[in-house]
Amino acid sequence: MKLATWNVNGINARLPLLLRWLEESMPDVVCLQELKAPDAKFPHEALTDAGYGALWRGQPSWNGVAILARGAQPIEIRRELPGDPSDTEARYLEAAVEGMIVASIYLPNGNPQPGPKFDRKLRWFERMNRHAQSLWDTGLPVVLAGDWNVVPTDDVADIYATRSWHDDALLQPEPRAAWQALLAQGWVDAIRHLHPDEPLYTFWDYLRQRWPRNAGLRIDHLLLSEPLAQVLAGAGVDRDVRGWEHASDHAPVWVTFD
DNA sequence: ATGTCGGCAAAATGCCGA
Repeated sequence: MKLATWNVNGINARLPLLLRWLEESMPDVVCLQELKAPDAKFPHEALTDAGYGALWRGQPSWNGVAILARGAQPIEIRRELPGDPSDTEARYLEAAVEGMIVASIYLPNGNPQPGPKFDRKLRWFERMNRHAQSLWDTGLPVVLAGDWNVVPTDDVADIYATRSWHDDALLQPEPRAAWQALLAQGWVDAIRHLHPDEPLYTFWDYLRQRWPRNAGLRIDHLLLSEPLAQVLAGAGVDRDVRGWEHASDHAPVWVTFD
């Protein structure tokens, strides 16, 4: 069983690469973020032809999340993060699939900080953590997967040696504290659990030759509840996908379970 | 400030968000 998450940065712009990656990587379950497409423009048929059932929540221009399953149809649990009816952005989708509860998450970026967008990021994170606790308390196998827009530490394992991002919303103490509070609920950060010290970046900005210089950040994360942590077998980043022509600025991140 | 993307309104160039 292989489960992956990928911020595709435009599912229609990225469709040929998505199909190629699905064929080569053969994930059983996939969480996608940044569809940048309204519901009506989700490439449902192409994914059906590729053998994947899909559940999606789009919106014009920005955001958008989806959950795919090879040879199966994810069953929707919810398409909104509880706690704020005024939040209409497509950033959360939760489904039952392959005996698990799987959430596809696109946490607000929060730049510039300080400011209202940063405040909104922190509030969204608090809502996420409240809901995560309720999921944890079920005792069920749960995966929280997505673009969390937080670099957990300044260690070279999480971000290249630089001060360029010092004032960025992705590195601030508040979202990092929220991330630590989430981990304190018991969730296992799959990549870091299996690769404690290895630099495993998931995002390289399009600007300033960040990919050729391997100037990356680790911001796409897979969190596992206890039953899945018990059967965690492998975790990694499909780095080469970032080097493909016309790539997303994020690479797919995956876990395997026994 | 700058650099690069994708989507979109509007009418091919410019803006927003990242």
